[in-house]
Amino acid sequence: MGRWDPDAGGRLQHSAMTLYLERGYEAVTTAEIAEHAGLKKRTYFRHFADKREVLFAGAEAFQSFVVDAVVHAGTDRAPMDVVITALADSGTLLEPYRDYTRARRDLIASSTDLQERDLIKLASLTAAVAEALREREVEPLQATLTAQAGVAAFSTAYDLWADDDGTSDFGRLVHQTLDNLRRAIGAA
Amino acid sequence: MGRWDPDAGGRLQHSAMTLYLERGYEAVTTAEIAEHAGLKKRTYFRHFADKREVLFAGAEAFQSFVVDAVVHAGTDRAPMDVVITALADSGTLLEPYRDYTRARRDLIASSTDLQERDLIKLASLTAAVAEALREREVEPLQATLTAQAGVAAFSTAYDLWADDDGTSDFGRLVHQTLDNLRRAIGAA
DNA sequence: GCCGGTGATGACACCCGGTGCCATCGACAG
DNA sequence: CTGTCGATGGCACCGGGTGTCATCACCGGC
Repeated sequence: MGRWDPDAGGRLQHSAMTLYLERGYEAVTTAEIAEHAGLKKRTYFRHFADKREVLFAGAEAFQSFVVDAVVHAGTDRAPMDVVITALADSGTLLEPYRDYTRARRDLIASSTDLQERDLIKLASLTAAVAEALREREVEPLQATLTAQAGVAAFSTAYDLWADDDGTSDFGRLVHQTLDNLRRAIGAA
Repeated sequence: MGRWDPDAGGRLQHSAMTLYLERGYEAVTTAEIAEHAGLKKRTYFRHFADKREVLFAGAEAFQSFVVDAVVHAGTDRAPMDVVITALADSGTLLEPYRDYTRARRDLIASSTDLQERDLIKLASLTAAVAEALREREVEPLQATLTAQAGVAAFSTAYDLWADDDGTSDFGRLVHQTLDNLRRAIGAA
């Protein structure tokens, strides 16, 4: 893992995760992460915008996946159905990394800094989904609320999925959580 | 506003808001805020945990108000009704500061750092409301989802309220937004 | 009217996250 | 062999945030 070895970004991600899990997020410095990957602090910040971002590398691709699914869904489907199906199907991106997901989730729970970053990624996803709905001619306020409800169900399902014994299907969990949300909120 | 004048915390809040609005959040340093209030940087950090927190001073009292309303609501009322009424009634704390609220909202929108802090305050409110529901013997998952839906409606109504012409009633807006959320999510 | 305690503030040094700027290195084309 | 280009390093710097100790105003007891 010397200076000119390939995949510097990937090495940094792996080093960061390793050190964060070993000693806790706050106790690790960016210089140490870089050193562990055979690089320097200055180079770390060329690959990731800040100390937290290294844990959220996949967020952009994930969001694109969901937005694409919303944009390209059949025009006859109801907004909420489109959103929840897109989010449920995103499980295909998550399933292969179930164990990693769990460790990452616990790490995030251990630091308010990381929680803040996690929340703004969810907010970004919500805004992007709402925007995609508006492109489908959904009324703006309804688009916002549908996106919020969908992402709330997704987020709660995500936690349930990360916690359980590993036999559950993510997409199914998302749909069930939306049904629970419907019960919680009362009849339309 | 010398060294030993009273209400140092309040002076810091006022100085921060003034300077942030004048020059933008990122362009102001904590040392400048302290100086403007007749204090030193070290003292600023004895009153507020970090550069952002000075804009969220009322959050704790606000959350307590909402949680109390949930805890002390009549035992015969449905969870969602309890939550949305508590949030709608919180408007009495907001109404007197409508203009300030608007300026603060725009300021937060101008900085991702501030957005992150805003989101974690909302998440904290959501968690506290969910916990209050569980004390009312609401089933845990339903408590979480009810709190999420309620706070989502509150948050969206808050934006609508800050944007409009100043004649609308906050509580009414919160209830209407929940109705819209019900329409968005579909029948129970 | 002096005296000691207490809480708020200041002074100072320090660490770390983050950035601007320029030097340097390796690979690769010609 | 050489020139170019992208990735990396070196370095100085800024600002947020903290630990530690000194200093100040105030207040109660005597």
